[in-house]
Parts: sequence; C-alpha cells; structure tokens
Amino acid sequence: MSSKRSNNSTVDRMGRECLAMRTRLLSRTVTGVYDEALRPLGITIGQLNILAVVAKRGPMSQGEVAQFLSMEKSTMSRNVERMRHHGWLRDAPGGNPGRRMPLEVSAPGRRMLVRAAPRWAEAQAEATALLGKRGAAALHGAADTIWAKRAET
Amino acid sequence: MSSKRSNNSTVDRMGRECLAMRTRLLSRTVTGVYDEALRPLGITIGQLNILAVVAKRGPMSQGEVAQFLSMEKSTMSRNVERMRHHGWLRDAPGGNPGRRMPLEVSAPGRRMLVRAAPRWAEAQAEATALLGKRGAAALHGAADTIWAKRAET
DNA sequence: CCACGATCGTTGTATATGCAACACAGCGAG
DNA sequence: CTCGCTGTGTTGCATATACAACGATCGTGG
Repeated sequence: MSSKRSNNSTVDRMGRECLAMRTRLLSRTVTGVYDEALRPLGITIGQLNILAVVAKRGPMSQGEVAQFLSMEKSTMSRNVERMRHHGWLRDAPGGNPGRRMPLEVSAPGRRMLVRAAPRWAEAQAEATALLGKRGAAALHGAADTIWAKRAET
Repeated sequence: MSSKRSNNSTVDRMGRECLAMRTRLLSRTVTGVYDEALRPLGITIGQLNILAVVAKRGPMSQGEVAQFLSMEKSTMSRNVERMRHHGWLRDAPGGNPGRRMPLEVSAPGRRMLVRAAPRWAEAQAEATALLGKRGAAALHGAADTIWAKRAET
C-alpha cells in the first residue's frame, strides 16, 4: 500500500513538475509570440535565427550553423532548403559538392533581415514582458548553461 | 550611417539574445533527456504527461486536457488518437458523440504509468542536474508565470 | 591506383506544433 | 419548427524536431 501511494505521488509529480512539460510550454508560447509578429513577412523565427547567424558570422557550412545553434543536421538541411527557395541563402564561392558547402546571405536575405528587425524587437519585448524580467534573465542563464555543456561535446 | 549600425546591432542581438531561440534550445535538450529514457517503453514524454494528467484528475474530455496543458486541440486530438491505438486511453462512460467525450486511463495505461515512473524520475533528476538547481527552479517559475497568464484567458 | 574510414549532407519515417477550414450535435431566437 | 450560433473534435497543410540509413567525396594507407 505504501508502494501504491508512492506510485501515485510520482504520477502526481509527472503531471505537475515535469521539466519537459514546462520547457515545452515555454517554447510553444514564446515561439508563438515571434511567429505571430513575423507572419506578415513570411518567415519563421527559426529561419530568422539562422539568417542572423550567417549574416553575422559570414560564410559557413550548414553543419557549422547546426553546431552553433545546437540543431540537428537534418533539421538544418530542410530549413536551408526552404531558405534557398525563398532566395535568402545561397552557396558562397569556395565549396566542393559532397564536401562542405559554405552558405551566405543573399541580397533578398539582407532585405528580409532589415524588415524583420523591428518586428523581432517588438516580439522580444513582448516575450520579456510575458516572462517578467526575472524570468527572462533566468531563461537566458539556463540556456547559457546548456549551451556551455553542449559546446564541451 | 547610424541607422545602418543600429540595424547591424539588431541582427547581432537576433543571433545571440533571442528568447525564442533559447526556449527552443532548452525544449529540444530537455525533451531529449526524457524521450531517451522512455524510448525502451515506446512512449514519449508528451504522451506520458497526458496520461499522468488524466490518471490524476479522472475522466475528462480531450479539450479539457488541452486547456489544462495549454496545448492546441489539434495536437491533443492526434496524440489521443495514438494513445487510443496503444490502448492507454479509452472512452469513459457518459459521453455523447459530437459532444464532449470523456477519456479515462485503461489498465494498460496504468501499467505504463507504473513502468514509466522510475524512468521519468531519473530523467527529471538528469534534467535538473543539466540545468543546475537554480536554473531548474527559475524554469519552474517562468513556466508558472506563463501558466497563470494563459489561465486568465 | 584502390579500398577503407571519416565527414558532410540528404532522405525516410515518426512525432509535435499551429492555423484554418470543416463536420457534427445541441440550443436558443424567431 | 427551422435557422443560425456555439462548443467540440477532426482534417489539411506547413514547419520543427529527432533518429536511422544512405550516398557522395576526400584523404590515407597499402
């Protein structure tokens, strides 16, 4: 009977304290804020992040972008495919097929960055307000912790 | 020229401070910890959360579960469909077709909860270690904040 | 020169997520 | 009673994510 009670309390904790449930709630909510702000431009926040990274750091292969953002290479592959079709990314000179293919931001991609910047800033402000300044700061800290641990590998 | 510099610095912030990028990194990482622990059982952390909620709170419609977990009704619909096929959830008596259909956890569902409980606890401990106790606590707080705001609506 | 291993990117399959449109049943106004 | 509204769930479509298997290429050892 005590084991049954113990099981029940674990089930209770699963429905109330689960960190996966909570991180996913945060991710859904925050992503929604940005995607709603960016929807008129036809770009998602994930794609905008990739665009900003490549714009800032210069030509890099999609594998390097994936490692920098801690994303799966297959997710990155499909994102790059869509962004190529939109004309925001293109091959940079210097790549060999089957080998590392450096990417760079094209002129339409730079225009998109310029148009998206104010909307991103609004969304960032809204998300910060939603989480509270303390919550937002804590989230930055937690992400930095993860980032550092993933960089070790 | 100052406007150009201002644009560049916004692009820089987009690639470094974006809250969506960070919440999604956290979500991917933490979800991976749980899903890896649960993979031998053939259940995902999202489905386990639903199972735990229904087990704890008794028969409820999928709409109620969706509202409780702040999930889209379509996401819930497809999850419930899969969980029905696995035999973990079934219709509870008292529903009318086209109207609210209460769900309950079946015997196989309860067995799954029992088998998953220790693995969930391990994953919870691993995720807490990954985030650090302070990070985990901050994440709980941030999720509570969001939860409260979503409940208002 | 060739076979092997390492690296990089793609593709198949499955789940998660969101928005929009739809189907369906009950309820209330006229 | 019928029409239209509301609440509930499903489905179409698109993106995000992960894992596994594959294909292509380069470098190296033989």
